[in-house]
Amino acid sequence: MFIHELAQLTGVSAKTIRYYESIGLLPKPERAENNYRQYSEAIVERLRFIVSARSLGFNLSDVREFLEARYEGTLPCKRVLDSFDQRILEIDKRIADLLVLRETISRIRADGEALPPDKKCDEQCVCYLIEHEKEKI
Amino acid sequence: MFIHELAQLTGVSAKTIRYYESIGLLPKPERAENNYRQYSEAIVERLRFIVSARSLGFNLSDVREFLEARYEGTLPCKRVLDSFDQRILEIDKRIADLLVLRETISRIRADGEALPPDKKCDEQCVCYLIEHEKEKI
DNA sequence: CCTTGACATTCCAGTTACTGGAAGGTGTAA
DNA sequence: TTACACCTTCCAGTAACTGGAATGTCAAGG
Repeated sequence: MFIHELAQLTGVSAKTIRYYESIGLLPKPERAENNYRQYSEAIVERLRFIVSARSLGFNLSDVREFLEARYEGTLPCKRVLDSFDQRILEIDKRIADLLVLRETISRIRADGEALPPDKKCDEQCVCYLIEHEKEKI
Repeated sequence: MFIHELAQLTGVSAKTIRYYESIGLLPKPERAENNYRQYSEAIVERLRFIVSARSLGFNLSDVREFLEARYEGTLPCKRVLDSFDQRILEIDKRIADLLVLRETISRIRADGEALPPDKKCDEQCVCYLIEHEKEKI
């Protein structure tokens, strides 16, 4: 199959497929006589795995490790499970940070809302609230 | 004051200060006879504003706009408030996505935990769970 | 036969917000 | 004098692509 078809099957752009090949995440495929890339069905599975792992928030370096575990059998799944634990911790941290951020922004926004709407930037301005944010925490 | 002192006062590295100058977020400072950058007190406020806005999750392009509003008085604070609304929407979206992600990873992790610990990658493996994730949703 | 359009190829550059490092200059203290 | 901590500029790298240029290939339509 052509790169275009592989792209459609997996939802990954042809550009990105070439990029994955260039960094060694995908093997160099056979070439047709006209030098077009020719993919076998097997690559679909590998690429879908990459897509899924990416959608779970793993970066390409993690994905690379998973692929090695998977196709070379060099790493046990335990390693993958550990990555999951790591990811969950990161996610919890990220969510906590975002909630704090949301709270802060909401508060500044509310404070700013209360100001005269056509105010230019001085001590009574939203910009001031942003800058002196730190002192309130 | 020297770049080093400005860095300490604001918590921004000298490298980053030069970077901000290079992209026009900070004005080119005076130079001492030895060509060292010489900053006045005024720059501290501007740089702190940048730090605060960055810590609220705004990117440098947003910050640039805020700075224009602030120092050139060309944009009313309303614009800034609108950015805040936008940010809150983004944050809510991001949190929702992260919660879904957390749920998914937890589930796969639990499923994977139940597998024999020394399993290599085949249909009974975590990698399989990752790949067939999509089908379960 | 020619052209148009949609594919394909490679390679270079840009994105964001810095960071690291090289190669060299300056200032102070022992 | 020499060590050390500053400073300078410039180049390159990060992550994960994406855009675009210049060029090649193939099938269909006029």
